[in-house]
Amino acid sequence: MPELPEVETTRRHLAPVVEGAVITAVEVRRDRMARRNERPGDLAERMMGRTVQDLGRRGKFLVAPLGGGMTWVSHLGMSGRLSLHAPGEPEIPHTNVVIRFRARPEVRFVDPRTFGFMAAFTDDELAAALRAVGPDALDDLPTAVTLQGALAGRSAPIKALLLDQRILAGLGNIYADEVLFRARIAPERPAGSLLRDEVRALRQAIPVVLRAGLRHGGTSLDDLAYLLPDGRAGDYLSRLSAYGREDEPCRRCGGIIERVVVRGRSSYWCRGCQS
DNA sequence: AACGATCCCTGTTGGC
DNA sequence: TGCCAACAGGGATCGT
Repeated sequence: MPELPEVETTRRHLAPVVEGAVITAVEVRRDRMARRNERPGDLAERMMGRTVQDLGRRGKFLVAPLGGGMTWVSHLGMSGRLSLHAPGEPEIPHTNVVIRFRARPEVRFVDPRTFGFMAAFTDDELAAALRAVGPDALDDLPTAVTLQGALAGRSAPIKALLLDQRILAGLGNIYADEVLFRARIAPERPAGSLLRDEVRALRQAIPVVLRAGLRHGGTSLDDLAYLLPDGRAGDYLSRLSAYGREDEPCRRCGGIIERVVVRGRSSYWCRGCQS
């Protein structure tokens, strides 16, 4: 699934091509992908002719100012991929949006499950869209004190709050499990029950896990899920300690990794070394 | 306000 | 072997 490391890998791949590029065409093949704009046609209308000033990222959102108070925003959802192609190159199925530029490769948004989206937002709309997006888990990681404040008094399981993008933006189901494993905290622990040292360990684990994912080009689960923009699979999967390892031995204590459903999401953890 | 459940969507998987 | 229900999940939305 595209989480922060996968989105950042995508950003780094696209940035040199799209930055400074003039948009000459926006083709929305599947209206649902443009649902965050009022009308599907708004996306093309608002992007056409503008120049991409910069390709940034906040959490799992790609954010590209286009000048003139307009910003191009992309989210990969759970099966979205952005890739670069020469115009005319054959398209693969579920190519839902294509952005063309003057004298540059085109960007294709392939997303079978359509949980992702592309939008063109005015400044006000952008502010509204990002209101529910907290500080970036890598570039703007809150201090342990700030984090503890956000968790204080909360009865929800810590896993649920790690997935809450308002508190911290960028973690998804896989990296949240990996962070909890590294910090030795059980996913179902009530967030407010974490001791100061546990919050510190949690805070410390976040960049370690995210940077490891980034180094390996992200996590590719299968053919459907995330691939690098050049089509290769990221190899972080083989290095996961918890996620997807039900009934397999814990790499740290040799115990058995268990699966539990937290807030409707699979969570993997080791009872032997996480509490 | 906080929390949990439900829904969206489709390719893959597992059970019968 | 073939079919179909179940499953995967980020985020919006809704009910409690």
